Amino acid sequence: MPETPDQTPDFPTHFDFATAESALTKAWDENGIFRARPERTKALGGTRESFTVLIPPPNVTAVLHVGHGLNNTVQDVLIRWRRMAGDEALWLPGTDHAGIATQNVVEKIIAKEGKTRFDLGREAFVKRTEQFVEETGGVILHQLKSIGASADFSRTAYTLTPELSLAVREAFVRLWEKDLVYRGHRVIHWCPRCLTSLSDEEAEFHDSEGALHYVRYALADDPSQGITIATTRPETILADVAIAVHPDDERYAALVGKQVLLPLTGIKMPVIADDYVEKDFGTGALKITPAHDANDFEVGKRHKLEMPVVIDPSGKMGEVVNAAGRVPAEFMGLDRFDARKKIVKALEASGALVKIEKHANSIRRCYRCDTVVEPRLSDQWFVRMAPLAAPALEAVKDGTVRLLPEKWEKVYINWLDGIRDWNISRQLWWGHRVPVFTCELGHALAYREDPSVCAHAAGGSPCGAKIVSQDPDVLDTWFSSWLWPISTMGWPNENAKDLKAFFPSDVLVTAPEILFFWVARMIMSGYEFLGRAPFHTVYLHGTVRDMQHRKMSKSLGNGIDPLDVVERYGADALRWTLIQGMGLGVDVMLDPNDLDKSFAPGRNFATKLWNIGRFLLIQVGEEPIGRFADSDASTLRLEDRWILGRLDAAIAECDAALGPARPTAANWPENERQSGMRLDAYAEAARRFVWNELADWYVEAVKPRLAQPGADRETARRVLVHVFDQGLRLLHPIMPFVTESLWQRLPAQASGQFLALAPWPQQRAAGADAGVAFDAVREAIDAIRGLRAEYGVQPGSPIKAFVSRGAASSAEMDALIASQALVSRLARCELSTDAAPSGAAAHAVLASKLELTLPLAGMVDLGKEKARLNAEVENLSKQLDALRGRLSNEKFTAKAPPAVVEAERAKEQEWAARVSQMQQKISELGS
RNA sequence: GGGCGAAUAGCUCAGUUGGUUAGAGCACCUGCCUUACACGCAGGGUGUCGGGGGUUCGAGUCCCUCUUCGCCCACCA
Repeated sequence: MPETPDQTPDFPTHFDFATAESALTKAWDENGIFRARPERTKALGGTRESFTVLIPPPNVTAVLHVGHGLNNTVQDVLIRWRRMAGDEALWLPGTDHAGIATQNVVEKIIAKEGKTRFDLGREAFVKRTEQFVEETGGVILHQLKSIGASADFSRTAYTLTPELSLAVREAFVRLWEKDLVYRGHRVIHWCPRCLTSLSDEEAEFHDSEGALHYVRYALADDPSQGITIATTRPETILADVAIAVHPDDERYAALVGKQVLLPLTGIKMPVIADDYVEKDFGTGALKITPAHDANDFEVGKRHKLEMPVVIDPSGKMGEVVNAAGRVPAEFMGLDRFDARKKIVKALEASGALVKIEKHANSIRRCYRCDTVVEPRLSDQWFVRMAPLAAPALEAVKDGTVRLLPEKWEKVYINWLDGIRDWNISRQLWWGHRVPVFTCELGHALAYREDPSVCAHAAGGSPCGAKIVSQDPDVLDTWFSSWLWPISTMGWPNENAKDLKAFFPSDVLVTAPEILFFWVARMIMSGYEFLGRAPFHTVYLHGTVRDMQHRKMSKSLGNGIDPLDVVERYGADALRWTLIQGMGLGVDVMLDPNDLDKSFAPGRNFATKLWNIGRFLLIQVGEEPIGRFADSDASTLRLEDRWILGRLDAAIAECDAALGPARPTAANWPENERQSGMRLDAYAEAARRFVWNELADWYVEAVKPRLAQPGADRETARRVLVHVFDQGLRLLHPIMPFVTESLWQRLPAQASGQFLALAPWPQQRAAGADAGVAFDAVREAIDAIRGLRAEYGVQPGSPIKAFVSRGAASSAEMDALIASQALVSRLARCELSTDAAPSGAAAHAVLASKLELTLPLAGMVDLGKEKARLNAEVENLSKQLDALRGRLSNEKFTAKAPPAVVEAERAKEQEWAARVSQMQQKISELGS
């Protein structure tokens, strides 16, 4: 960095973000400006709309990664925007107890002590986990503060607090009472490592390269005959109870009803016919293993087959249930994958193995530990989803809830249409215990409070028998998450202030990965328990990826630590980079190996903004400044009116990009359904105003006025401070720290005021003078600069230009004349209204139809200039021909809208004029 | 297997109901320490809008088809 001789001591050239961030975080916190007050909402007699965002609760043991950074920055941008726009804004933070995940962490810790959870026992293990959460949990919420999150931390929620646990229990009992919870005996997904069942969503598909093993089963009464099946899981052969073929399959028709011998054990079993079998797959014959495959289970039920279990909960072979004599000693106790290898060998040795083929298939893995899930026959609690899904489906179809980007609506509808029941019980210890209690007589019921006697009412009078046990399972962690929008607001107390003031919430910001896990279920719970959707907009953002488009993850080592970025470049740089790079639902690409480059946009802009402020505040000085609103419009100069017009345009663009904060009707009207939430467009509109318009043009234009005391200086100061103030407001939701720091230094800023609470900018009334004639000045400067660069005119050397009005308006001509000094400074060009001298070395350019003629004798290569003009004439003539062809086409003039035809005609005039002008120049050059 | 989406500049993406010579940011190239900022200033577009066909006065935009890629779901033994 070059030396900067005139560093102002209290105004360095670079923003000291570290100091400012900690000071502002503290000041915002101490002044309670992120605290939402229910009594100020319309619902409770106040004047404000409520605007509520609920954090997707991170795992209580999580530490901040860049995905959280993105997710929470989006939420913060929205909440800061609405807070400034006058809503009573509530961003409700909190964490999730994360059943399996947290239990896994603690199990790992005690494993280092050589213990398992069973050594500790349930009570001690839960205590140990609570203690662990108390000591290390919630770190992520503190980390969120360092990226500027303006959440209301006084309301921090946690899914395992007594209040939220009450909601969980109430929800369970209500579903129980409506017979929407039931006990199911079926094959579910089982994680042999976590030792628990999983929901369909928690057992994730992964492609794998498997093998199809063709195994021959000999007929019992004639071993020379047999039937060959194909299986990917030869180890489950030990639990086979039948061979199934399709009823219409002629190849096997004669075998149906006969007995075959199970290889290795010689157990007899029947050949059955069932529609489920596909004739064309494999050999068309299928082994049936009801306890270890969900489909086989259904077949087994239909045919009333036995259901022997040969794999124990930890994935080891054994005669677990109904399986006496099924597992030969040599396989006993082997892990299922070791057993597979050995069994294949044994099959080969016995001659039963026909062949092995490669086979691509998908296997399910535990979403928490990646272990291959084992289908397992067991008893679990299920929620009937069809009745819950119906209103949630309707809500999206009728526009009560919109999903952005739109494509997810179709995915959502497709999933809900075929929804399956939800397994909510987990064989874990960490979580909400299933509130089902059983009495001595075996009556199992759900209770709101722990009972001492049975409430089962048989013939009118309660059973009254002693309660002997509570269901040992806990509930799926998502069973508390799905209540988040209502439980955090005080439900089941329907009179809770927060519930009245802030429910339903507004925008849910999350990743598409948990659309079914969480979002869809929240919509269901909203309808089920409060009769309405819990939010009207679901914003599904993209994923942060590396340069190879890989998701950032710990295991790949390609992650970016947001706190590292904050430390290096500041929170604003992090936030800006994420937001400006993020189209709606589009992934953000960052290079973890080059943070300098990745976060340059944010770092550069924060510094630029700081320097605009630095210059402006030093120039404007400390003296009091009049309110802009009190200004006399007649004192405004052209560039003042222009920048005010640009400000209006910027406000309009930002508002349009952000869109309506809420639907203007009960449902989203068609024209609003996909509007807004374009945060990158909003960022770009605000950036362009402050950088490319305010800094690049207005500040340059106003410099001389600031140096000369007088009324005009006051006007300039006033406008300058006003537009900068407004620009800071537009940028504050994305870059809260640098904007707040600068805003508080604005002259005559009352102390104790915060930009975070300053009103969102409003456009001036329609019809306000936008100073558009200034554009002619800018175009003239651009044109002259372009010419200078093109011909390599020495940067310092001044040139002269003769201006004539051409086809421009007199206002444009006046503007240019009045801005001579500016043109001279920025383009190093003296303007003259004298008639342009005719001569060879003159070059004409147009700016808003003003004609600028620059004599460039001695500065330009005439041959090059002539060639350039010729090329341009040729190009334009071609375009002109095409245009004339179109205009002479009767179909075009007849069918195209008149406005389009009119525009094309005007264009023709202009191009023709330009062509002839250039041709004249060419002939002059030639002479 | 079912559903959905994408293909536009070197990269990431805009491009509203078809209508100026297709845009932005980043990257890149050229020239500048013009005393707010070199994390800056000025200038520069580098494109058969994936291929082919069709509708239309007019197609990046609508239709068909092919190719490639991605996402969601699924009872792919």
